[in-house]
Amino acid sequence: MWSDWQPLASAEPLTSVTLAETLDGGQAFRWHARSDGSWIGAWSDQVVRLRVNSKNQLEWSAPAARTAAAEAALVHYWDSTSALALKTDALPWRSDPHLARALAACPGLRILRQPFGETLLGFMCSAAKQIVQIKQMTALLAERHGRPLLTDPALRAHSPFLSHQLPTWEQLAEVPETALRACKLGFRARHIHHTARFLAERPGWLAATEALPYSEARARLGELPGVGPKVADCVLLFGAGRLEAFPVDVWIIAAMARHYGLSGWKPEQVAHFGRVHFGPFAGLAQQYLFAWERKAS
DNA sequence: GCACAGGTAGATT
DNA sequence: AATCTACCTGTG
Repeated sequence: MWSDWQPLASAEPLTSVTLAETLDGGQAFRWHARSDGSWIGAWSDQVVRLRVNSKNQLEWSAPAARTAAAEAALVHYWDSTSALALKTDALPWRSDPHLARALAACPGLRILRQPFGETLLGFMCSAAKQIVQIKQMTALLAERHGRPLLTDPALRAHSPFLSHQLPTWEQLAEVPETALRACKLGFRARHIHHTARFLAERPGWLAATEALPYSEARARLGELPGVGPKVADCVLLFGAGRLEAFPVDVWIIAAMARHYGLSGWKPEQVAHFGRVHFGPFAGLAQQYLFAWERKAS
């Protein structure tokens, strides 16, 4: 059974559009829309349902047996206590009309605080893939190589995608590359396999990397096979709360060319421009610009 | 049938 | 150092 719906303490108001963009806009890959307008998703060993009520409050519900733990985990995951609105307000929207427009289109958009290792796995799957397909890959990885998550059949009926947790890197190190390929990973299977072996030989490497200053952490993530500048920035932004990271993908390249006159700029040049122009919360700006650009096309 | 996708690595200028 | 390609595979 699920716990009753209740508002999340200290969460800022938002619309259902913003909720959808936050959960399914490319920063997380384990959220699924339900026909009643709510969302169900998982991270670590948590499963939670979310929805927006008529007063624009975020409401949550979790499996009844573990409600207290779920609430604490959700407060962290949602980054409820960090007053994201203040950071959004600190972006240079007053002097940047396009940014102002992107902010207005999706008020309350958040950067989630996902587990570092899971974020790394998700974005290693993301190379040249669309969100739907990345969700499919992570669902298969979880189902075949992760620990059981929703064991109660009545709960499991709510989402066929969340029967298991994502595998840990420790678990992935024991999975043959062929088995990874069977999860529709394609050429990404080789990278993930080698990264898992790399991490298995270096206990504590991932946690130590997460704790480093931004630029050092970014460089160190780049040592992993299959991790370049874009994936490293996504992992730091969405999996380590480093809001100064400014991931540059094809959408952001297009957005920055169109609205900031950066036609012909290389990804690393655009990333540098973004960090300088948008400041310490550049990654938050990136998420708004990304949402705008995807909607516009 | 075939181009293309929310990148990266390795080869080739 | 900058630029081009192959890499898997589902989708249109």
